[in-house]
Amino acid sequence: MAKEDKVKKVKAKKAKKAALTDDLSSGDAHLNFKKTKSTEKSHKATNQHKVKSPKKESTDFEIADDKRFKEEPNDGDFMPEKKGKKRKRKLESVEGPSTSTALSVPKKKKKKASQEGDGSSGPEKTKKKAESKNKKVKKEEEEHPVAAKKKKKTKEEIEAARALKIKKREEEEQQRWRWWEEEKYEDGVKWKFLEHNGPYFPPEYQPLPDNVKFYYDGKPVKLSLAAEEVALFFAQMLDHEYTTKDVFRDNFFADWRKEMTLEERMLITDLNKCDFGELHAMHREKVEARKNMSKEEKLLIKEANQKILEEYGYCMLDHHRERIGNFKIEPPALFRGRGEHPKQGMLKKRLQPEDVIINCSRDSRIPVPPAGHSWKEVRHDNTVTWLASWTENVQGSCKYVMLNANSKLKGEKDWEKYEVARKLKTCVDAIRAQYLRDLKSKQMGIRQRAVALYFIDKLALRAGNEKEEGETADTVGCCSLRVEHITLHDTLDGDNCVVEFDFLGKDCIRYYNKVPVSKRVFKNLKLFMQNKQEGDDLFDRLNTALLNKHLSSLMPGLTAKVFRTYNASMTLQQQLKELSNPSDNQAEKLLSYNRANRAVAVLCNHQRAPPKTFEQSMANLQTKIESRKEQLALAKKELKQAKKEAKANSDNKLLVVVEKKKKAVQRCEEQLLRMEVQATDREENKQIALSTSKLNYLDPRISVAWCKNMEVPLDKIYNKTQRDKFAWAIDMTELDFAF
DNA sequence: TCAATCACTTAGGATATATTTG
DNA sequence: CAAATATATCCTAAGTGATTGA
Repeated sequence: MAKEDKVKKVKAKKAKKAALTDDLSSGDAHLNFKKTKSTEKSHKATNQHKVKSPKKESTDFEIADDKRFKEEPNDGDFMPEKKGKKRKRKLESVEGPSTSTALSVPKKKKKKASQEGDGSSGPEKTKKKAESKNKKVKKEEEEHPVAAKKKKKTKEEIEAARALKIKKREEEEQQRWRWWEEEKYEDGVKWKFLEHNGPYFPPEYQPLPDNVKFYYDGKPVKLSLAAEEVALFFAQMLDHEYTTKDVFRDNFFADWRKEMTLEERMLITDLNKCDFGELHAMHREKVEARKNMSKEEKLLIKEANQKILEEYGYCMLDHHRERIGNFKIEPPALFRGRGEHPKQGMLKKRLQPEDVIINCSRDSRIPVPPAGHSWKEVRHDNTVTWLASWTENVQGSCKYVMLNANSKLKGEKDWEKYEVARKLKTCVDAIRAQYLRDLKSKQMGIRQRAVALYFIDKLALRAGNEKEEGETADTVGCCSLRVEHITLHDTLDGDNCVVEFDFLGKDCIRYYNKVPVSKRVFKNLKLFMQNKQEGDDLFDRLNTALLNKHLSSLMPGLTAKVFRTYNASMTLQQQLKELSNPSDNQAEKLLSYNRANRAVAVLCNHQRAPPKTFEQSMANLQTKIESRKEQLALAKKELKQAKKEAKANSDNKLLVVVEKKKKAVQRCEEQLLRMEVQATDREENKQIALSTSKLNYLDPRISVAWCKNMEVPLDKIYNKTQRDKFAWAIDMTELDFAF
């Protein structure tokens, strides 16, 4: 659906022609931010969910110490700025009277400060923690024999298996590196020792069997190995929509021809005359055969993969064995950019060890390159976290081999991220007050900054870095919004001052939303749009660097993305409080959790393509519900009948029958209810992806504390991977944690 | 002095695996 | 037991934001 509303290709490069003669009549009534904010959050016009809008925040923090926010941003020196961004930057860097204190705190130190002295972290927790864990172990040991005794043989086995699993889990837990209890390295050092085996390279290309032929213009052509490999890439994708797109086809064809020999290039000049049918069929057969493999074959493959994982999937980092995230070198393929990507279909080339830079300790076993090869470089930089890197040929960007999310390096960073967001909580009121004031600034740049910040805070928009034109799909974030991305409505659906957003954001996911805003914001937007045309930047005096510079002066570590984290986690916390009830049963609690999670996903616009089978499976469920309803009706009727009979002659047997029927009705009702809940849950989730927010925006400690308070087992909320990733939070979070 | 580069987080789709259902 | 469905994992693209170097 995102595709339909193609944003028009605008090549008229950011011609900044703002005629900026804003006259500052400061007449608007002062707005109450809180009131506006909380209720309007996340009203997507497209998908209306049952989720209640987030509750009003009770953010009553008083920022006592901070004079900065009290000062009126007194820039009498306003002058219309006519030129482009560069000029503006200069002007504004002269500006602020107030940045020094905040900025003088060196960044690296701040991290420590933010993590210490916080109620829920710190080493004192350690002992308590260990105790409680021991208790847990004991308990489980006690419970299991009892449970096993009760059941019969097969059940016994199941029990045994489960016990084993639990034991394994405990064992794992025992040897987990509890890095969060250790001192942190300072000044950008990421590790002291790093050893690994280098990345794993994909297998060489296997040429086609002789009976599978490529045809050009009806005639079989034996391709050179290189050309054949690339042809197969295309053939394999023939079922995909990509191969119908002109851009994809053209890019592919151009790059394919580069791989051809001279003769091949002479011969093959038209993609439409190429017949990949046999290659495609072969590929399909392979896929099919793979599916139909016997258990043994599958096991064999699994074991082989396991071996690769053992050898290449781990590294030693400061005496601990850590899992590597992406230890496999990306195999060659046709580039699949998202949306209308100008480079889709280009050939992503096969990498050689000669392309790869290795990073590891000087005193470690240096990884051995594949036979007959050598590394591009081996370096020993312990201020970065990557183990290997290479430059990818399609976009020219760097790619890295890094650790898994459950590693110390990633976990620590994640923790830090949430601590920064929590810190924002203590000054968000002041910051909001300031940007509301800045809405009236005499300087255009400051006004634009204020409006952008208003969007970022209220709507959780991304910062919106500039992108190089023609290199990527045309997507935008807040600072890069163009005038065609918003429409202003004086009134709409009974609301005043409504801004209609319609643009493609990250990954070409459409953002569509109608948002009532304050009068002053509305007026400013009108002003920003004056004398501009399609293709012009809405915020022509603003970019992310400027915005972030300002933010970091308000609070060390503050950047635009922190607002997303902050608002996401706050929303979860509020929603959980609002929706869940300790007296609910577990299913209801989980539904509440999912809804709270969903509110965040809606806020952050985390979408997914509706599953291909969605309509079908929904219909199936619906028919199941219908038939269950009939069953219920029948059961009820029978119950009535039985009752009647029982009344007529009070036979004990008949009473038993009545009870039975009653039970049947009850069971039926429960099942029906469950299915109906499932149906709504699924419907609400149709195009919403919960996982992204869960993984990246929601402070896990909120969820952990909620589970503890609600007595919901944590694994109902987090699967194994997620529990590993959030081990630090699971370990340190107490019942009373508040974000 | 800012565009390019670098390092790292965030993102959705594809694919594999597990579970449920018929 | 197979098919359908749900869930987990893999994969790599696409962002953010700090730093760098021409």
